[in-house]
Amino acid sequence: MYGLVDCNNFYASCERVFKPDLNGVPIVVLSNNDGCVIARSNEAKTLGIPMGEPAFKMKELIETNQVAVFSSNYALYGDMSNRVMKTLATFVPTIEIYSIDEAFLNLKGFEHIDLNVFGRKIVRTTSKNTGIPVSMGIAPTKTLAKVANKFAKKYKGYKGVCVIDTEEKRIKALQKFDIGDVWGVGRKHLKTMNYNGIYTAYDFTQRSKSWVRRNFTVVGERMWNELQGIPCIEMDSTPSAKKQICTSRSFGSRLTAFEDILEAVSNHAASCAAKLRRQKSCAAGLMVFIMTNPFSERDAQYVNSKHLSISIPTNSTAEIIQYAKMLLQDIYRPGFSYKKAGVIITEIISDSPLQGDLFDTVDREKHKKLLKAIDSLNDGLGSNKVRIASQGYGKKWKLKNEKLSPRYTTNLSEIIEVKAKD
DNA sequence: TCTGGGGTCCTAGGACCC
DNA sequence: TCTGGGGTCCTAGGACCC
Repeated sequence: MYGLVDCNNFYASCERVFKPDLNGVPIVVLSNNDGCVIARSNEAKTLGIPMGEPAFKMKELIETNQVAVFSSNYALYGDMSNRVMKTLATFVPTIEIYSIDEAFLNLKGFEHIDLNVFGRKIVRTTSKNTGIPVSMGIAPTKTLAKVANKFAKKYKGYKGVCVIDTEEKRIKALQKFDIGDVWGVGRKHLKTMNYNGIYTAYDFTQRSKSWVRRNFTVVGERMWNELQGIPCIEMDSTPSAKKQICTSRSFGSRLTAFEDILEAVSNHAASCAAKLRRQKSCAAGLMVFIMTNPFSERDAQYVNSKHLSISIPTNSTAEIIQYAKMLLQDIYRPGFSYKKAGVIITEIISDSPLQGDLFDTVDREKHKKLLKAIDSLNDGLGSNKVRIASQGYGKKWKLKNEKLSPRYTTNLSEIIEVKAKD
């Protein structure tokens, strides 16, 4: 059996932990740049605020309903996530951290105990230890555990835990479950399903395997099996190194000058390099892209990207910035009002052993020491305290985040400030 | 005025090999 | 008139996830 524990309204709940006066108050959390809604408390959902709604379209709704609005605070959410995961890990030998607010628990060997009771203990303890409310679904496959989790969240009677452990419960659950809510069914597949008369997860399981394979490839076939109770998706408890690393941001305001965009791209490149070093990898290829605002109807549109292969793979901030700059020079066109830029590391290899080059002119050992020093300084002082000159001061491209809460759990000065207020 | 960011997996088709 | 068979690797694009 598998368990899926999912935090309820995670980002909104994180904000609420440190502001208990917001209990019962609708909360929304906005995306980077205070763009659109990415998390809502139950109260905000009841108000009918949709996921992904642009903030500027909700101004009135927010004011009339006294909605508490937050900019996203990933330092806080990341730390709260760690606390939740650590608590979960005390209950079972293996967990798979699936996302910032979700984890699968391997319940193999727990079949002889009452899983409902066990699940409730996990839910209760996690909420008590972290302040974050969670729900749990338990079933013979991961996909069914996801289904069960949604039931646990939706109906209060379950007390946070729903178990699918008999054929009868499985069929009943699938009959009441929209096919579009199944893990692995997106917008496009939903359309095809509906077109073929499939509306519930149960309808889907009644189709033949070959029909599913033909229309939805192996991905659909796996899903079909999983819904029947045949596990196809195993636990993956050891996070593997990333195959692709990307840093991209919309600018706080529109940019036109090459120098301003270069500053943003340099910072994105530096961030990619730091991520590479953290996972002990090097880049063998990178890509830079820039784009104008696709929502604007009056501005001329321009989107471009360019890729480059690196002959001697590197994770040096200075080198990666140099490459990124070359690419940006290639794709930048004056006269456009740019909205967003990004750097993507596309070919990632391990940093040791590294294939050298006879004609290499860089003293890599010396470079390595420098990077190590920079990383340790920045770890202690905050990211980007020590940086390459081309990263600049970030005045123009920096994000908008006007409603940012303090980093209650990770920033010492803010912790002291909060304590003093208390 | 104003619309996020970061990933994975799969398939088809082209280029190439013997 | 008629022109093989079997394979790999790479890339772009599409679908999905949170």
